[in-house]
Amino acid sequence: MATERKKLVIIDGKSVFYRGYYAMGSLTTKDGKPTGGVYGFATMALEVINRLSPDYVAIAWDKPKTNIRKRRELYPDYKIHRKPAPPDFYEQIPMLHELLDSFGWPLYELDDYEADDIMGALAVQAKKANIETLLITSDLDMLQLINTHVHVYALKKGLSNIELFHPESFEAKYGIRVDQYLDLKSLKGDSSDNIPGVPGVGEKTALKLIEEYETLDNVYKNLPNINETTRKKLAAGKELAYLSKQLAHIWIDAPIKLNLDEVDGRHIKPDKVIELLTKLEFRTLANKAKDVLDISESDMPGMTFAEHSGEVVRINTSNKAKAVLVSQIANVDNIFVQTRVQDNLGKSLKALIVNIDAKQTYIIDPKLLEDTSFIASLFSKKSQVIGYDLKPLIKVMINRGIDLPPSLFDLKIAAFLYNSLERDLSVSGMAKSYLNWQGPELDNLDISELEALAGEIMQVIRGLYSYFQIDFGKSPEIKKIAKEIEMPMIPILAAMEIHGIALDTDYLRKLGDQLTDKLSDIEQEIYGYADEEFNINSPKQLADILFEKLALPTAGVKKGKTGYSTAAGELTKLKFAHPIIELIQNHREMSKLMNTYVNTLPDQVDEDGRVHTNFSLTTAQTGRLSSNDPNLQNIPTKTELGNQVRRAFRAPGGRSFVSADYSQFELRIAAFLAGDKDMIEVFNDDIDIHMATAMQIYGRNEDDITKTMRRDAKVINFGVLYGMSPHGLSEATGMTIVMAKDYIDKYFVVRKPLQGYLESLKEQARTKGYVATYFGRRRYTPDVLSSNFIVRSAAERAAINMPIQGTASDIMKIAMLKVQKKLEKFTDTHMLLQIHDSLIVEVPTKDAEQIAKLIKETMENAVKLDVKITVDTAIADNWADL
DNA sequence: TCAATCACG
DNA sequence: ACGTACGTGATTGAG
Repeated sequence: MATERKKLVIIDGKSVFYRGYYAMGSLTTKDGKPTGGVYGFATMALEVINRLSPDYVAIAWDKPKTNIRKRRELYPDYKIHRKPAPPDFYEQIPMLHELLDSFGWPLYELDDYEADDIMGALAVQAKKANIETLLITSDLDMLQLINTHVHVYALKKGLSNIELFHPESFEAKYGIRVDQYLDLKSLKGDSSDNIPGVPGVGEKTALKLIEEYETLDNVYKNLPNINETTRKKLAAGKELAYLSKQLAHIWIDAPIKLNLDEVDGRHIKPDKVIELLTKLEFRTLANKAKDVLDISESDMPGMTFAEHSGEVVRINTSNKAKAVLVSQIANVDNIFVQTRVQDNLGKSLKALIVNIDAKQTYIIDPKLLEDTSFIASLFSKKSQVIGYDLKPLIKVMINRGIDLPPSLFDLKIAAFLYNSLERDLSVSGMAKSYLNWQGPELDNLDISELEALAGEIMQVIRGLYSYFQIDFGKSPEIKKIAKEIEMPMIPILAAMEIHGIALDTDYLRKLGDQLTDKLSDIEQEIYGYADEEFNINSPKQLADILFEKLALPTAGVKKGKTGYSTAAGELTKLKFAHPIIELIQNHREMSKLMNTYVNTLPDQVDEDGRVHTNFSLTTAQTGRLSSNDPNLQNIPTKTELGNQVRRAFRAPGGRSFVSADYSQFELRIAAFLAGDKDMIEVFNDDIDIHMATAMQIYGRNEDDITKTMRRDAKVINFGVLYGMSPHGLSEATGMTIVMAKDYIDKYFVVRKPLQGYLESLKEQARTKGYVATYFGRRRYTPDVLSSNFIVRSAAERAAINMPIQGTASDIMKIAMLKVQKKLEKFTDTHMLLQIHDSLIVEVPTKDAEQIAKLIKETMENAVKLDVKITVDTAIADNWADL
């Protein structure tokens, strides 16, 4: 029985997009976003699914400029008449990317190869795999690729006017065979691509020649038989004819591999498609999509699944399956797991589900979970461990002294790295959006539910893993970050969390008592001025007292949704008006510190006398860590009272803290990323950057720079990393807005390269739809195209800041990995905290000096940059004295 | 659950 | 003209 051949559709992305762009002309959304090109593409995409039902789909894309380089080397005038696309064309590209993402269709582009070449290369490979290929393009050049396995859908005018070419229809139309098409073109040329052909020979003559002599070579062999006028033209244009053949010839050797998993049409996310089409205000298309995609949805075996078909086996202390699992697991590359642990400290393993092949899933019996040597036997080999949120399992392994797996792959972290905007990182959420999962809820299950769904969960875990293997392929850099930075951070963070930091609770309680007294004194004073008792902590009540009862001036005070603001900055503006203001500010500071730290930290101490925070790799959009329960990344430092809180964090007897801080980290990175030679030189020469900036802005010597001038320079140095506005600068410095504007202008005169770099980030956010760190970590930036000024501006500032903050964060993580390696040689030495640009390590006091030096060295050289990186270290037995 | 506030880098 | 610095987490009051 002959099986039907699988179908691969390759779309010439830019050509289809252009078609839509010109056909739909001025189509925009309500708020003026141009959408014509996306509309055209979406229409085509739905047509493709509806009419062709492809098994595989790929998009080939012309990379601008670089791709014609090689052909230009042959012929400098190649495609010289091509005009650059208009700006509202590029504006639509991020939307197209989003659309492709929802269809799950990968986009292929290569330096030095045009879309035809990519399509040619893929089509040839598909043919070898006995797959039928349909090329969709408006470029008739592509006709030369036609053969028994490759057909072309040529787009003519408009969007729905499509002509199918296969060998027979081609011959019927042109009267020559497809393999003669290229030779025909070599003779007649092509004005649109500026392919010369033979001067004086046009369509008619060329066709006659090819009909008669079959091939270009044969035409030239038979020159003597050809009439004189044509013969002369041919003889003169021989070189051009063969050059034309080279130019028009589609290369099939582009370095690109047809990966059937990657182009699998079943990656489509119908919900997302419909959502996006609706968002783009394509109402009719969205409705059409509902019809079209509904049908194909039920047609997606393997991806749409709700029930597990494999076998689930329970492993207990004595059964045979136990021995089978242990012997088999030693020889696999990947171990898939799902776990449940007692608490954040990783003290007890409550459930473990293991899977090493698609057919069979193992539930480990609770009694066996206590058997450390058994657990160790599961993970003792060279296998990668794959699961969702692996840190708790790693903590258990550390606590029980089990050797850690050589590599980890955490699906939650992968999903976040893949697209940090995806806010639903739950197992079910990911399964729904990436696998069309329609089964039961898989998160927050109790242990019996978890075991009941073991098979389904493992199927999802395996599915997600292969999904991310495929999609990471789209950006090798992201894959590298996952493998070399994020996943290796898991055990480091696990160890930091387990170790915790010692807290002197007695000291804190005494501090709390003192503060309570002071606080009630201040309260009474405030009530005196207000002539009544009220809740000072309620902004609403406070605003009533200040602006109604005491009738303080409201001019210049910000208003929120609920009335006048009582934020610290606003209160400062009122300081002159009433003595109550200063009291309220003192009260605020004290009660904040009391409630957030002094009173709560002692409750968060574990039996071991230490606080164990959690570090998250999947929270901060820039790639920073975040800390919670409790947050140990925002322990006070700025005021004396804050310092007293820090004093509560102590190194136990005989031990010390070593701190190591990157100095001016983000500014140095900004200088490096921008390639700003002036700035880099300042850092490389160990000059005070704020002083240098002030001197440059004012054009004065160091002696003539006042304290205020340096302070203002410092404000702008930092502010610029966030896209600070004149208003922001005036708020922070007390300048008028006009002065602030002038000051920023002057700053950018001095820092031209930095300004250019920041501008280029905004540009990239608009054209590519994302910005990235030096290492390639991405943040998608859809809102930079918003028509809402506020939303758009905020997105631009975020786009400016992310590569800088994110690169700093990447480097810090790399440094931590290296520091950890070095520290392994010392006993009882542990990283405790990371606070973005700072690291706190607990060490035996006798080793402190040596370790401090080692850490400094390691952090400064973690990554080789053109700008000097400096780390300051300190040693103390409590956090305040660091 | 949200908004306001404020602690940190 | 728009509002007005990036990234977090915890607490509180109020609906």
